[in-house]
Amino acid sequence: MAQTLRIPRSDNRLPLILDQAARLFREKGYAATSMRDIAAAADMLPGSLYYHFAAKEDLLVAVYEEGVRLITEKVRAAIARHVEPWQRLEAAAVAHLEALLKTGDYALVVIRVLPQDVPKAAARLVKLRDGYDRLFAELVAHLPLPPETDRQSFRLLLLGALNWTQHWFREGGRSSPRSIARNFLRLLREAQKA
Amino acid sequence: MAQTLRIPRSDNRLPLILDQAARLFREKGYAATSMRDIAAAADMLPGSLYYHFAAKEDLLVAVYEEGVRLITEKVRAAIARHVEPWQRLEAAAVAHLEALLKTGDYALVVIRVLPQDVPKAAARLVKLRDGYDRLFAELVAHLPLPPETDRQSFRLLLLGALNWTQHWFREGGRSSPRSIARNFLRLLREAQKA
DNA sequence: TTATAAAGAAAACAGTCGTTTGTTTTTCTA
DNA sequence: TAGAAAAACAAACGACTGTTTTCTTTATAA
Repeated sequence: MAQTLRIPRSDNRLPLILDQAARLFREKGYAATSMRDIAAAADMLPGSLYYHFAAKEDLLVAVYEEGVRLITEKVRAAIARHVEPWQRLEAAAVAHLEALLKTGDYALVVIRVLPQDVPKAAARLVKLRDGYDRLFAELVAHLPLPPETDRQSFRLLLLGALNWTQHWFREGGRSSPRSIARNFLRLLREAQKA
Repeated sequence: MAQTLRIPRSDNRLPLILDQAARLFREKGYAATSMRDIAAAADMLPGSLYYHFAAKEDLLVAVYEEGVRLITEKVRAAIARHVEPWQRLEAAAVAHLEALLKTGDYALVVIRVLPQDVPKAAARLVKLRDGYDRLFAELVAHLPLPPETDRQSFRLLLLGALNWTQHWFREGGRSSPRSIARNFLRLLREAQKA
């Protein structure tokens, strides 16, 4: 019965490993996080991690994939609720920022850890990012903007500002991820009304 | 003659050490760059670095200080040439981006290496950054904006977008740092005319 | 209840890390 | 040109790195 093989156990600690890896990669970055750090956080021995992942970089890729999946899911769900292009973009911006700043660690790893930080997995990480980028490019493409507007600059301006919030946003501060995203979009939208 | 003490030699290799450290910190980040990497790049033995710096973190701080000094200098010189607030801000944005993307490694280290990456020196790094941030805050404060505009959001939006360019800008591509900065400012300025 | 495979423990591997210590070379000054 | 200080060499320190190997426990399907 070949189908009985590879059936995971219910007390599998893989989810815990991923959670702790995500937290540590987000807090300290890729290079500064050791396999021993992750193992200790998951209450395991370092070598045991290698039952689940062949190498440190594969563990990061797994976290990265989950992060991209999470952001994409939230953003898709948010834009599906609107039809007007500006409202769709605003919904996407809010969802993007809430995914980064509220959802937890997985999403933040995606914008904190750079592909160049993990040379052996750089290609895989870039591919994952690009898929997500196309989502925003499409939203911007549908905006009713003056014909001379540079839509690529528009997209890079917005996404850059959103992603940079990770460096100054403080939980419990005056402004929420939602209000930040809305403020940014208002500043950009006013300019295009003339 | 106490004044004859502490006179540096003319063939001092300290500048070379700093140059190579800046390059490596920019390329690989703080944690992934070893003292041996830096020593090898400067054609020295690892231990020799400790004649100039007591610890790895002090070497980073030295690079960081030079980076902040460089950006501040360029931006100050650029805004001094204008009096109109929007022109001053545009000049600052262009100078900021050119310092990051053209000047070389020192400036990029300042926005690539996060204070949290160097726990023991985090406080010093934050202090250096804050001094620079005030410069932009002042420029934004003098803009003739509608009274309801959130100037803090405006500043964070612009600076975030500018700093994020490090992740997608490619030397020799179609757009220059100057044109990128101008595009961003145009997108922001149009919105405030209504 | 028992065979089986999944999951992890235990211990070690070779290599690298930041750093220290003692010594030597090099440059400048008196 | 002799002495002193600056700068770098040479070699090692203990701790930590990612990873491998062997062995043991444990849940689950038959």
